[in-house]
Amino acid sequence: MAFVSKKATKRAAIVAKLAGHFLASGLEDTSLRRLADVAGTSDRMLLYYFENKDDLVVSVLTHIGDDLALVLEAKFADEPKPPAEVMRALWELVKSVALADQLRLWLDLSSRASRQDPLYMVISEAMGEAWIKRLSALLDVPDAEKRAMAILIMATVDGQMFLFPTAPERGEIAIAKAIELLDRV
Amino acid sequence: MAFVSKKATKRAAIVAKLAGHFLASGLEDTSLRRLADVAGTSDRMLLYYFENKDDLVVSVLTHIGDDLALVLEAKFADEPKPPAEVMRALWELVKSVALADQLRLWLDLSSRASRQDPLYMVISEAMGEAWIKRLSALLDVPDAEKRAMAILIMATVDGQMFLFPTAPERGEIAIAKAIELLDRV
DNA sequence: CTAAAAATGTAGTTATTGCTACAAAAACTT
DNA sequence: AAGTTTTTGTAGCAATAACTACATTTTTAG
Repeated sequence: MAFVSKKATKRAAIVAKLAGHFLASGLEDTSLRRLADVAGTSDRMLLYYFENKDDLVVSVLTHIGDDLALVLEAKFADEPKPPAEVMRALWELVKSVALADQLRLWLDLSSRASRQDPLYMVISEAMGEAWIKRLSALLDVPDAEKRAMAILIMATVDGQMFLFPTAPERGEIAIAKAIELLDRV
Repeated sequence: MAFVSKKATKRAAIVAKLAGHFLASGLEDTSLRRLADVAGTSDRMLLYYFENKDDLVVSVLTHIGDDLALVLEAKFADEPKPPAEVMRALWELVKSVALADQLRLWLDLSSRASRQDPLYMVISEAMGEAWIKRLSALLDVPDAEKRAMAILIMATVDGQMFLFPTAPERGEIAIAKAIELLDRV
């Protein structure tokens, strides 16, 4: 126990407890008092374990990001597949509750990042690149085209959240069309 | 002058002045005092001309939406074109400053709407449907496929903002790929 | 066991928020 | 001109925000 300070342990515990709340509520309704409530502690304590609110938020968000990586790893760890297949799989995932929450949160991040908030620029950039890399690796296309194809698939799928934030599955017909187009290649 | 009350005129003037600020700053940095400053009046006056803040915000946002319609009308009013062409044109538009601002704002709306905020659900829903209708009309494809294709094109293009909120043009390769795919049809 | 250090509670500060009470000025009506 | 209505300024309220001062308890170390 010489290398894992008690403080670090407590931090981790708090972060884990808050992750769910951030996924459910996004970046609003995240006052220190509210978060303290969710984590079963006090605002005073949150600021004892974390430098300030930004520190706390970043910790929770990166934790969520890492978690996502694991989920994808488990779901996707296969040999490369053709684009149409990958899109189909991603669309299924995005419609699942777990990933829908992730996407909603990412939407929040993008919105903040687009306003040049440096904190969220870094986080959303990292999240985006992680996804692109992951999807690229899954695509059975020439190396030179992997990145473009990955972005294309993600934009199309995630874009449904942009267009239909309250019921992304309304974009079903568009995704079907996209898969059909990809299938012809 | 019997039908246009002074109050209505003043409201319109305020809304027009605030539109630019909303486009530039989104839905944050919009305290009544800040907005009053931008509009060259006082918070007291804003609440005199508008019922409450929501009323003011909705007014400004719908004004912006209507404005957008005009811009598109002017830029797009042509005969139907094949999907690849439409996507190319839309991508060009989205990269222009005017429309980039609009999209950024829409991203904010989507983010709020995805959290079930009824105010923003209504607005973003309306904006989305307006766009879909507009694009549908421009597409030279069978009627039954218009909507799906319009959504597909928009999601792909707007999705770049989602994935690369700080520099959407990073998605250039993906759009090129999409156009290439559409061209083969 | 005692002293230092870590952990936590209580209570506040300062700033900002949307909104309001009240009164004075300006404009309009007759 | 007198009275009514519309418009505007001044000042403030009550709620919430992040964060802090200070005291106290709990844990750890020697």
